[in-house]
Amino acid sequence: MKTPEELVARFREQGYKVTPQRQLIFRLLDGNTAHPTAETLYEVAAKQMPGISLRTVYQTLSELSAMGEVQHIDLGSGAVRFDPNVDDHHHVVCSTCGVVHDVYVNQTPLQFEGDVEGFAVHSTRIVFSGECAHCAHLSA
Amino acid sequence: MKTPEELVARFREQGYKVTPQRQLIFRLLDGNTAHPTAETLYEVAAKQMPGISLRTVYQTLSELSAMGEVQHIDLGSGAVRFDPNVDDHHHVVCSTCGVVHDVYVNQTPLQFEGDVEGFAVHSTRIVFSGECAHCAHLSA
DNA sequence: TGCTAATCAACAAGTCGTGCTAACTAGCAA
DNA sequence: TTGCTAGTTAGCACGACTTGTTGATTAGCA
Ligand SMILES: [Mn+2]
Ligand SMILES: [Mn+2]
Ligand SMILES: [Zn+2]
Ligand SMILES: [Zn+2]
Repeated sequence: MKTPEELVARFREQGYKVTPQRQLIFRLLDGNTAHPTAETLYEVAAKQMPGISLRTVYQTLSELSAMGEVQHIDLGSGAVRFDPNVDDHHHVVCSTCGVVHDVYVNQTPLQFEGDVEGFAVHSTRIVFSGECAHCAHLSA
Repeated sequence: MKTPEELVARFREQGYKVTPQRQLIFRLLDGNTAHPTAETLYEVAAKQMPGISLRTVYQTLSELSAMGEVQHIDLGSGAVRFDPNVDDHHHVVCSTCGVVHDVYVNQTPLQFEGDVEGFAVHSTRIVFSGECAHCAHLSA
């Protein structure tokens, strides 16, 4: 994702108004590695800006997604998570606490076999599931 | 997944009754590589057994899932898909028509880098997205 | 300053899946 | 064959997540 300042410029270029709500969401996403849901982002936003609506958070996230500034990650466990990291990367998920971390995989274009003659792969998503160090400590 | 005959025995052992509805679902899943949703499975089932309820299809799929006879795959695009193939395998998905095929990946335990000290990986899911041969033909 | 986009509250709706009830059916064990 | 009980069904509701709508108010920006 671009910096909040760059996003402000980008939004103005596109004819979108630069509102305090949008700017707040830019800042909350900047460098955010928590892979938040719209709901959790809204909760954090509401502390700094009581009155902001969940609807607006969803709306702004959709705009950022359409601009390619955030990606949305569906781990199949409830709400979609948003990720300002749009590098080519993958994720590890703790089955116990749900924490999500970025991982970078070497040999990304893997070889595979199957009944997939002529299939053109455009993207690859890998999710590693397991137990994070923190949860391993607690259960030990 | 076990054969329908084996599932009949398995269900009886577990004290589950072997109903025509359950047997039909066993047969429809046997060798099924379509990765159907509960809804699509229901539609096929209803042709052979008008009156079967979607509720029962969901119920039986849950039972099979709990027994480890089918896995459910959430591709993040609508309903969960059910897979009688419980081998360690992955999937390719056509972004255009939504078809899902099995793929087998060598070097399954990939190396990765990231802020994941002490993370114990239990499973890895890979989804390749792109365009299938059929859709490539149509768009050419 | 004024046009218009954006926001808000409030409510609805759509999708996917599950829960519940009440009545009926039927599997299976004795 | 009988009888207990699990299973099925229709019908309705609900919960989570997300988007749509409407109508009033606010405020960005040319
Ligand atoms: Mn990420
Ligand atoms: Mn499969
Ligand atoms: Zn954890
Ligand atoms: Zn296709």
